[in-house]
Amino acid sequence: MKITIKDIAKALEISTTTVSKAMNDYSDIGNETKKKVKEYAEKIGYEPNIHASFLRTKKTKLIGIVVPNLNTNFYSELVASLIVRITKNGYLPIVLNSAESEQVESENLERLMRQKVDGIFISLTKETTSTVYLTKVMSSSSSLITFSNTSKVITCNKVVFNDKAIIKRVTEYLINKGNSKIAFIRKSLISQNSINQFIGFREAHEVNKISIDNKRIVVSKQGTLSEGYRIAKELFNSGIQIDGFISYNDPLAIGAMTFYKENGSTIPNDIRFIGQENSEIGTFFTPELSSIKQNLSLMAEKIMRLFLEEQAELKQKKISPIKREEIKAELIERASSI
Amino acid sequence: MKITIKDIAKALEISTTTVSKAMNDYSDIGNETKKKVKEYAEKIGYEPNIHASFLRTKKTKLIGIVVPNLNTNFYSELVASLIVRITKNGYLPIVLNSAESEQVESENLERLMRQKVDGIFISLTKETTSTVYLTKVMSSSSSLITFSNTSKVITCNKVVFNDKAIIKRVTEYLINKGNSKIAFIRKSLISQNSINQFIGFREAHEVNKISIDNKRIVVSKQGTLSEGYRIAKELFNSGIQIDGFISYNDPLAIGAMTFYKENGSTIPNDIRFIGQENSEIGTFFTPELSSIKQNLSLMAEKIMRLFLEEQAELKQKKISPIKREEIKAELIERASSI
DNA sequence: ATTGTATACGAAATCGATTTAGTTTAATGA
DNA sequence: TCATTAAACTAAATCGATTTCGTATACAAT
Repeated sequence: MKITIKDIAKALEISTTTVSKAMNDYSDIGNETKKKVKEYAEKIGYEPNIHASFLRTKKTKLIGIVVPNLNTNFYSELVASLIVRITKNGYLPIVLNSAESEQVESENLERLMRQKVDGIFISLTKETTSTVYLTKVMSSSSSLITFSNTSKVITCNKVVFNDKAIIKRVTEYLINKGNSKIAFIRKSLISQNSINQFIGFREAHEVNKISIDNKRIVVSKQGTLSEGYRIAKELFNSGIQIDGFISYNDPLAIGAMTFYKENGSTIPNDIRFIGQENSEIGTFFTPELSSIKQNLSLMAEKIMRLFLEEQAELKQKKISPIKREEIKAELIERASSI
Repeated sequence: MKITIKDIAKALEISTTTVSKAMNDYSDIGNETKKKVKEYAEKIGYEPNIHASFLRTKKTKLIGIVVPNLNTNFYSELVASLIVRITKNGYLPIVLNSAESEQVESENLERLMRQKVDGIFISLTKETTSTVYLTKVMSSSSSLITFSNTSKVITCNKVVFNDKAIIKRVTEYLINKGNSKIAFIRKSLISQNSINQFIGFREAHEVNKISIDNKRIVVSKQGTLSEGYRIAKELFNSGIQIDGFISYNDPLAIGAMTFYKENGSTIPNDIRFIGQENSEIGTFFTPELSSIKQNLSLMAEKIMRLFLEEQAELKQKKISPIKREEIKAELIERASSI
């Protein structure tokens, strides 16, 4: 048996209008009536039907999350963090995975718009170039927040890490230790995230008047241990010398480190290694891996806050300005780069 | 501007009833009219409003997924696999994470019931003992499918791995290689999943008339590399000898293997190791780790198929019988157990 | 006595579909 | 010829809320 406002209205001998207004704290309902209605609703376990109220309010209390690859530590942890905040605030998350495909990503956005979610939180795939779907979302009723990997071209709400600054800082950190042949393993040539990191890498070299050899810049799709190992092997076999190594995650760095260790390099003396994502695996190898730590929980927090602010402004019919938040990542220094 | 059936009705000079029926292929609408309506709907980009149709059909086209811990390889991959199938079939997934807390899990179920999702796919936390919320779901309008870690007590749709059989087989495999002091690292004492595995472990011993020393049975909450290392260290320091090692995931096995290697054991001669989940990390260590591989994609497929069958039966007002599917896991034999 | 003004409530329209219970028209059969 | 039936369509009710507009009452001000 489902309970509706009619049941409450009948029992309390008032109109459904009054019940609805009382539940939503309208000012033209007396305090006593409000109390009576709420208490009775609570007592009989009334829950408003979200789908019915959508017809008038246009609010679904649903938020879409779209990530490029759910099956990674980075995104599964970030999504988990988002889910907590979304549910705490009375919303429900529809989670979609783009599997690094721009095609799937655009389908996901269409699905979410069709569902009329109140908000869409999206991190773009590493191959996404078009912004037509993001623009569609912006002209729809769902408010859009892009995070982690966003697009430079589009003007919308963004929550990102300080990709350029942190990589610049970390690169200079290696340069200051005397390294000048630093390998840089990036995720993609297209994604803004990766581009920003590379700019940081380049600026650090420019500031210190060191030239970059493009042979030491490698794009890795998989980002796995064995891929790291393979990349190191290829650099080595091609006679490309390196004395530093920065990658976009930890497994790549560990894979590469393993190869160099096997081939007689001592670490960090011969080569310094720095990974990203600060995963457990990095602390388990010898030497322990230095890594860039991104505060995912903080990112989730900022995304949610931004969304809630926008909803509040929307309610007051304000036009909410576009916002951009940057979160500082930090280097966790360990034996692999000391 | 949103497009409704009214717009189509007006343009085609027919009633909204006809439009609705044409779109839903009612038999009392002529083929020509159906074609006209569908073509025009397509042309102007009409999408039926799900929330409005919910009021009559009671279908939301929403499926809830509840997992004990999204931030693991196992569940993030399984969820990703489920998402693909859910969206392919015109549904949308609401993903919730219980963070191994029975309390959070019950809240998640309540949220999903409030949202009136068409189905709930849930894997229980390792501490879940109560089935009251599952029973609530079963008497609600959402159809329930439990998977991976389910409950013995409740009678509902289940899709599980052959936990008992595979562990029995693997244990006997070690016993046949001459091992009789096998350590077994389990996730929990409560979860059905873990209990079944342990029963398999015990049966293998009973069949071969080997006694089990409880000191070699360890419960590990974290399931991390360092936890595996620590467990091995504690066994070693307590003077508890082992010649075999089976754990509920790969990091534990690798952590332990690392400790024993450091302390002079040769593997697999002195100790044979077998993990679970067949993750990449296992193939990167020396010796490579044997592991039990669960076909997550197949599990996702079976869950979805079970759900769709139940929906079809529901539509024909049949009462659908409770079903149980068991998926065979397999041992991937590598150097650590040869 | 009349007007004005809060305060508290309710009737009815509305959101966008689905579904019930007819109605119309044409074809068929006795 | 008249009743019957099938095919194709529609008016209106309905789902469960919200919201607009209006009304009744009490009280104060003029």
